[in-house]
Amino acid sequence: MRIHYKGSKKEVRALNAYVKLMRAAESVTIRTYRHLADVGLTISQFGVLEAIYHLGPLSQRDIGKKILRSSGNITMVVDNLEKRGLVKRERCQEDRRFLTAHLTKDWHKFISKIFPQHAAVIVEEMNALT
Amino acid sequence: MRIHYKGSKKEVRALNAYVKLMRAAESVTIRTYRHLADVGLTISQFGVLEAIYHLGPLSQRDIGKKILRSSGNITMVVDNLEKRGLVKRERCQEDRRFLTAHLTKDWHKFISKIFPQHAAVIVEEMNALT
DNA sequence: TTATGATAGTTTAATGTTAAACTATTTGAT
DNA sequence: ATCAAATAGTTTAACATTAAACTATCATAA
Repeated sequence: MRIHYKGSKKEVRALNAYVKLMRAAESVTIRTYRHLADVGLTISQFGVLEAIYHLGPLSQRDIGKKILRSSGNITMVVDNLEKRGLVKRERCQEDRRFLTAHLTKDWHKFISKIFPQHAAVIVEEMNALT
Repeated sequence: MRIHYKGSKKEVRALNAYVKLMRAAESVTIRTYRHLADVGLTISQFGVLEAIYHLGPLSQRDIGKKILRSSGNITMVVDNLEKRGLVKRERCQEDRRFLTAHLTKDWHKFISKIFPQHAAVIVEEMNALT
């Protein structure tokens, strides 16, 4: 998005940097999104899976902090993952306010194949940028 | 989002750059979103307004190209802007497939005040990044 | 112990987002 | 002139996203 702002050189530079930053991020996002869509995942779903794959079972609160989303949003995304059987929720016994989400065994293997592919797509995209 | 990918130095560098790029973009997006929310606009709505403010009446197709969104999405965003009276649609007479969206007079002045503020928020954010 | 406040998660309303199927219109080939 | 393909926009289904209001649980201070 262009801004057409008349300001000092410093401001113009900041706005140009902004446009480039956003365009680069958007371009990379769109392509990684396409790859994930091919394997039936959204970016948010992948983010949740990535977190609990590498860090083990996490509370929804911690997942939200990890992928920078609201608690209501995490509820929705984990709901959808649970519906499809990729993830299971368990009430934490020490503090019953928490729900911990963990990968189901059947999907763990599948996910472990997706990650390197995803990384490869990103590497390719980043190299294309420079 | 971390990737935890074991690869060559070049790959690791690309993935680190990716993480930084996405985090920077996300951080800036969240703050500009907050500023726009204060004036009752979403980022997409602002994108549409920005386009037709600077370029004059545009077809939805051209708006979509400008802000990199699908045609169905533009229909929705322009719908919401039209409901609130910020924008009007007109059927193009030369080619009746097209709809051109233009800013209503009442809102033109308001929008012209928002833009510099928005630019200022972005400049501030970009400076904070460096 | 009990009341108050903090925290985790859910729900709701509004908006955004896409792909895919659809309608309306135009263009172009035969 | 007619019919097929292309194009602009809409609709639908599914998912994402937030803020705000809500429930349930826990901690703590009086």
